[in-house]
Amino acid sequence: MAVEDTTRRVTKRRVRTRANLLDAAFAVFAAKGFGRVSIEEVCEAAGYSRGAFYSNFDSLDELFFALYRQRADLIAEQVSGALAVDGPDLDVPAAVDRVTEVLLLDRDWLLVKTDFLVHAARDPAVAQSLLEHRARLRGAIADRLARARGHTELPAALGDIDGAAHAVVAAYDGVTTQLLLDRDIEHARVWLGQLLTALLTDGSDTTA
Amino acid sequence: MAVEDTTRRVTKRRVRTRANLLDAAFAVFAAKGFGRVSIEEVCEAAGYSRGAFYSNFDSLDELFFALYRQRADLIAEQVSGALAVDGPDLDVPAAVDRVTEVLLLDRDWLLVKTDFLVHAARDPAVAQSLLEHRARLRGAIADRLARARGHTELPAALGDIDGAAHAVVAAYDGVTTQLLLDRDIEHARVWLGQLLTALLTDGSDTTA
DNA sequence: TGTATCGGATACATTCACGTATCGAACGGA
DNA sequence: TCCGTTCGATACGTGAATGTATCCGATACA
Repeated sequence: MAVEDTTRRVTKRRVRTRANLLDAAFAVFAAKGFGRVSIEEVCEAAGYSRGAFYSNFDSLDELFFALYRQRADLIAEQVSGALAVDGPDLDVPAAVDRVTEVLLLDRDWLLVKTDFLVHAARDPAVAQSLLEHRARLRGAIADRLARARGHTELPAALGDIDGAAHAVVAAYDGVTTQLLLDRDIEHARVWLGQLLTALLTDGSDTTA
Repeated sequence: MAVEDTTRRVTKRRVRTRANLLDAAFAVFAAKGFGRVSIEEVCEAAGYSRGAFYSNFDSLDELFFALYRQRADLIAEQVSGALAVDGPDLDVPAAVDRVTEVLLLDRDWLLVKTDFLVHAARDPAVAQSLLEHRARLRGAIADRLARARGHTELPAALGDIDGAAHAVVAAYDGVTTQLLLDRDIEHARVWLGQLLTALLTDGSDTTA
């Protein structure tokens, strides 16, 4: 942490600049990739000098982590919201559409997220944190699926509900990978829909 | 390119050092990530000085691209081989096992591959090249699936065979993402198996 | 074996990013 | 409004990585 934990006055100005730095960093990271960004670039994009940076963060890594955490929490909220919309029962394709809207729409976020993935893959501590975040998301999905049972009938040979949630996340990750390359959002959406229906329904009912 | 195309003698020594540089680069990139590696580090790992590097490559980017191309071609060969093993008919789970062996075993490769993905995601030219490589792999899978029809019956609501091949790749990508984080290869393998059987067979026959 | 060419090492200058120390201005509480 | 604290800007020194130019040993070919 950049501050010692003896309580200190936290100025409004401080939170503002911190937020500005984070926002600017998001844009810069998305554009150039974490590995190719200097502290100065972030500061310049935010309209501050390096002094401001070092007053708020200790390193680019720390900023990157804070940035990811901030955005990931936001996304998680939105996903939970999208999953919670319709009542106790559900309309699977509609829910998928809403979630897709949140998860696939922002290319910049996909880029930063993937950067963070490769970063985490080499740092066990970061990986742990990311795994926990993914577990939370999976939990939300599993809850949703549990409520859905009886409508779409149980999934296939994926094991229990948690296995199905795992599969949903995997499908999402897989589609994301392709989307990063071909930039075809529309195709990604319909395709994710197909994948999910293929995974979550047995062969009997075909929505296509 | 580092050499002008007027024909010049290509020494044995040259190809050797080039190969050594590529091998060393692979190890270094896997360990630290493309974004955090300097030219000097690669040279040091290979046992050369920077002069050797600049004699063979123009930039780290060029080396990275050459490295990816080399390894990707190798992998593609191995996958094709694994898919071609048993006769015109097939044993799907066995084929999956063999392919999994090739694709999930080498964590270093997964790391470099993901680095390359984020790199490609920001450079349309590189993305194009990567897309073509993926299309080739998908083609091999589609061929295989075509030969398989009649045994496992056709896939689910994924559309045609090519759609199914897409799905296979997506499943692989999704599993890879999780594997990068939890490093649990065994789990990844059984899980990929489950995903693929869930995707490629209709609900009726459960191999589990 | 001789020789012209090639490959890689070394040395150099330069640029760039970093982290720190210091200073002035903004801020918040009285 | 005044004063102590905090925030961010500026200036500085430093180390690292880069690209180039030059030199010497290795290599291929006659």
